[in-house]
Amino acid sequence: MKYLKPWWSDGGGLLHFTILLSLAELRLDLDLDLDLDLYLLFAPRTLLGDELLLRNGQTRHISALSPFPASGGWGRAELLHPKCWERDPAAPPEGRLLREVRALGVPFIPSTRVDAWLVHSVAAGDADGTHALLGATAASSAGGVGAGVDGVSQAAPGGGGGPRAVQSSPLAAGEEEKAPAEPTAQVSDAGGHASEENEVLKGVGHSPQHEENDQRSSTQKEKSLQQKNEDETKVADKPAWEAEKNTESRSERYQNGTEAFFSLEDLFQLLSSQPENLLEGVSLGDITPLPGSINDGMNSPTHYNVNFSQAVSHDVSLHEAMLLCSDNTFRRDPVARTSQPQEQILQLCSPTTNTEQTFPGTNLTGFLPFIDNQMRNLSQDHLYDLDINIFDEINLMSLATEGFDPMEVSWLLEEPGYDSGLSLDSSNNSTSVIKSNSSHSICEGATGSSSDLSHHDLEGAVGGYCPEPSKLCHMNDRSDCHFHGDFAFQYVSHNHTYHLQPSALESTSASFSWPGKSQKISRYLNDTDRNLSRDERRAKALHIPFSVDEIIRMPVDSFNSMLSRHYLTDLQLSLIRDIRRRGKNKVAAQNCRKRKLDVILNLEDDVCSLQAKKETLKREQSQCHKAINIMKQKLHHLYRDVFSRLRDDQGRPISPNQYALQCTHDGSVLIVPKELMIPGQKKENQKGKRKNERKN
DNA sequence: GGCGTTTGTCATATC
DNA sequence: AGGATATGACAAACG
Repeated sequence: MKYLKPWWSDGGGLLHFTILLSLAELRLDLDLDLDLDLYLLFAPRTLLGDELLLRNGQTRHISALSPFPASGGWGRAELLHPKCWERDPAAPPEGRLLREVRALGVPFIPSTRVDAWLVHSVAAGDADGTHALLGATAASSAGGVGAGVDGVSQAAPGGGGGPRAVQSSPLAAGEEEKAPAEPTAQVSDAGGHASEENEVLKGVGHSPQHEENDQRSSTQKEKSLQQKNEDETKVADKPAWEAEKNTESRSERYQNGTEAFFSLEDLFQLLSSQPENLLEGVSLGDITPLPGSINDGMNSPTHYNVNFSQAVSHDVSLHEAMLLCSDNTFRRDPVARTSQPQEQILQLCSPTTNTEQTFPGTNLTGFLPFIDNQMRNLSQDHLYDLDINIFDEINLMSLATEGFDPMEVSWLLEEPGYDSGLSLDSSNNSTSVIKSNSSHSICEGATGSSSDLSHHDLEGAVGGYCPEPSKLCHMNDRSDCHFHGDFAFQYVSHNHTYHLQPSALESTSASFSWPGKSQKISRYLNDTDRNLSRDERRAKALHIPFSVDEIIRMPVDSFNSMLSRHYLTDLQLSLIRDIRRRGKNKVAAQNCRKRKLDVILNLEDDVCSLQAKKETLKREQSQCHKAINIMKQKLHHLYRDVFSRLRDDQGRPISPNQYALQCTHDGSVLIVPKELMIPGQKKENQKGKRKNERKN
């Protein structure tokens, strides 16, 4: 996240960032709300106070914008919203948004972003605006984008009939190295210029023959573009502010006509020039998916330096990615979801024959093979960067959907003692949730049709609750398991929260081959899983996007805000709360026992000390008694001595039996006859007398 | 296999 | 009143 994190710190941003990082995550499916959030994140500040009409008929008041400095400068989100504006009867046909964007002189955005966005667009491609937008994007890709920026920029201002950007695009010359392709797919062109259409089709269609030409020409261009790509790559690695500077400078260069590469502005030019043509009448079905027929300008790594490895190697938390994507997945309208063309999924799931490394293509729908190729070309070393938890999840879910023995599959969730749902009465909840969220549920995936499964897989795979690519493999083409591995590359280099031991990687990697059933089962009993606590395994199984430690140790406020910030299913929420409750209670129990032990130890210490004190006091008492006795003895002797020296008036000795010594208050001593003594004094004298006698 | 200890968990009390 | 924490009780794991 070196590059984007400062700006993409919120959920929507991270989602898109996830997209950026995961060009291969075709399953990403942006939600309008997220789109809107993203739009708001980067919206021009001049839009403050405006009302944005959403596809669901609701309106969103733009009351606050992101502090993002380059307001309007990253108009990727704006790309999505012309559709919204277009539907706003109160909005100008062209949409103020576009005008705003143009007025701001939209700077370039890194190609990776555009690519990612396009990838998203294709993957999303719902029956509504996104789909239409996809068409627009495809048209852009085919003509303006695929042909080059210059052509786009020239065509846009004129605003003719049809994608003029495509028509006049010199880009074709600049980018034809990858563009040449069979016109197998056509974008509706209101202009209807045949020659221009051919130009367009060059960008749209793609054939193996042309791919060879593409490769040859692209290799020539690659060198010249390499430097530019490196620059762009550096941009992606630089801090945000530096990247922004870089971007702006590129924008200037572009405006000066010294740079000929695709930018967001190209798309905008196309969109603004012929929004009706671009946004309407073009559906996914209109564009024949051709292997490698992705728009050159958009996804070709040689042209726009969309280094796939780098694109997915940002240090982004997989949890974030999963979670955010999950958010998106669950926010989507199930109806729209189910209405998505299944062709996309089939394209995704079908084996790709194009293995060339240049990933040529001009059709957006061709990005699938592109990604497939990219993934295939990734070094096997990347396997060791894969998050094995993902594969564990994949395998688990795959097993679950394959109809394996529930005892083998569900041990994670139903292992003895797993009462997460029980304690909070979430077990039923979970089930209901799963059933209700049919679009994303694993359960439904297990019972639904293969196409549905594919669909769901495609959409939900990114989310924390999504089925896994392996399921795609099993459901649609079991023999095409290489796709499983390829797809798994989406997680390459994602910084996963769950850190696993190298030994686990081996077992995970081994899961690619899907060995025998017994091995699968034993896989779940590997050391890695054994080392995980139950809650950790459960969290992993449910794609909880937080670590157990986080869940437990996070302060209450942070925990609640975290839950509110992320869209989680009831099952996930229940598990998270259970994990937190158990974790807290576990710690509390430990502390309690520690305290109890401390109390016991303290009590033992107290007993010991008290016993010692008692002995000491006893000794002291004994010593005191001895001292007292000695004093009494001495007093007695003194008494006797005093009396022995006393004489009466006739000189006769005074008998102590008849007289006693009595001290007065003034300190004088009197010899008092015992008969005259106060009763109390008399008794005391008698007692002392007896004691002395006894001792004597 | 019995026994004691440790630990996790739940139910309940307490704060 | 409701949530967090503390604690008794129980069971499982382990030596």
